[in-house]
Amino acid sequence: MNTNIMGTLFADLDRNGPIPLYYQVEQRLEKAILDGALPAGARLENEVALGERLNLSRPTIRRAIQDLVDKGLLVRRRGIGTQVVHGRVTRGLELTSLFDDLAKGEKVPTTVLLSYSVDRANDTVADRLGVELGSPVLHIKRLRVADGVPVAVLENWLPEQFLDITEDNLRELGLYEILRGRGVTIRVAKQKIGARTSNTAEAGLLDTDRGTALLTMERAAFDNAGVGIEYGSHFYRPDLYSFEVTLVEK
Amino acid sequence: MNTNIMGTLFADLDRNGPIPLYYQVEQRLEKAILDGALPAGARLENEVALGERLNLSRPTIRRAIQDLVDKGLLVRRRGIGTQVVHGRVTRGLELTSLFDDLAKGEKVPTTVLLSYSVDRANDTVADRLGVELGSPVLHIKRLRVADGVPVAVLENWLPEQFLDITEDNLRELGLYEILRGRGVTIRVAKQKIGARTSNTAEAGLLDTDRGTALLTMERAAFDNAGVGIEYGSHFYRPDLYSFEVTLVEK
DNA sequence: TTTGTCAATTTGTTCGTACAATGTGACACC
DNA sequence: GGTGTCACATTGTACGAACAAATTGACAAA
Repeated sequence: MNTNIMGTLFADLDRNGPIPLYYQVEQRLEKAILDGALPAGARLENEVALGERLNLSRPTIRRAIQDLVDKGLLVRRRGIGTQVVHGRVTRGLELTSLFDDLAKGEKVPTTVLLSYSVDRANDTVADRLGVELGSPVLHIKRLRVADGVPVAVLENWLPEQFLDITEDNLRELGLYEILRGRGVTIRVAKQKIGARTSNTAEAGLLDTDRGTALLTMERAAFDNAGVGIEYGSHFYRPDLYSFEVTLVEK
Repeated sequence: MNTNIMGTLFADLDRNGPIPLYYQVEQRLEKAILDGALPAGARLENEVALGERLNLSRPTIRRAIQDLVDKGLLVRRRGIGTQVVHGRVTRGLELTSLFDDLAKGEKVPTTVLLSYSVDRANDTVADRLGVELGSPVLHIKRLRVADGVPVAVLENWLPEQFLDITEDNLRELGLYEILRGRGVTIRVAKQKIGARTSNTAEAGLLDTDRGTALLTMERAAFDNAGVGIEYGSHFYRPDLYSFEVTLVEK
């Protein structure tokens, strides 16, 4: 049944390169699921057999499968086996920014820089970023436009080490893209999603009427070492944007 | 430094009981972090030493630590060690319901059952739950009240196997509590969070004015086998409720 | 002073193995 | 026919071991 698929799927594993074996298996499996080669409900071979076929140990196979279970792509049951989840596979809310999201959706994102300054951290910013009260922080406010329509207003604060990000940078690239380009990897982010009613200024920016609903998001992001990277307070036009999350019970 | 804390922390591991050792370690660590016994930035002992002290193998220790890393409570770096994340530890959006959230927050949640009927699945419901179009589904609509104030309106559809859930059940308990009581475990849930403006009927239910902002959430939940358990379309008073999510990059 | 190298520390990856727990299905028994 | 039991398949937990890769700090060399 799946034997053919599986056989060709793992023809060439790079056993000497720097990419972990479990990760190579994981990515091939994920691709097969997303492409539909492994349709919803398909049963995978059992772990030991799979290991023998690929010449990998069971722990390695398990690691690959476990990661996909954590992502919500696979489901396993003791005594039964491992299956591809039923239900449409939508990629959940990941550590990306609105800029990335829009680019993926084949819209053309542009940015208007509304303000750019170096401020001193107030209570909220100092608390969220974990920096000293009054320390210098980069404070920016941007209007995000997709296909000519204003979608969101993004206000962000970044700690001292990012003061050299220029206005031109911000006009060209998304914030997260700039950070990635500097080798910064964000590891943990805490978001709070809510809603409120817009005032006149906010409605003006988004080209809507005062008093309409806004979708709001606050986020604090941290790197590997737990150091605060970015704090943002954003609001979105709810008819043009929403958040999708996939939750997996461990 | 931490030696004392760690020493007392793992005094009594149940090595014969049904609870996995890695899970016992994990829970004790999590509690220590949440209680503040292990403050933000604290360094844990290295994995081997910890293993020797607790008389556990390194894989077991690693599993416990890894789970907490996945939850966003710990951060590790090769060559450095493992630390408790900086920044306030807020429990993220988990697979719980509004009822649970309110109960945890020491509010008194009550429910008004607005409607209760067995319908035939329409396009949306059939698609989200993965059932046949026109098959019988339980359709309920509830008003959730906390401390006497209306917080949310919850509309849900459940597949055929749950038609025997009674109106009395729903008045007493949260939906997820009922499901747990029946041995149903939800494994994967897909949520979409947005906002919109309320109409007169909706505003009336939530005791606000027409035209104010609503926070909305749509959710489809699946069990271990990937079978659809529940589809819900909810809206919340945004001044009383918001969603918190902790994202962890893998 | 700066740079390069090396050792020590710590987590990351991978192997191998054993037994436990759970769900399925077949078979014997009443 | 119904029912309980047993073997089988499969994932879950736990152990032990070895080497790889990244970070830090000390020390030597330019």
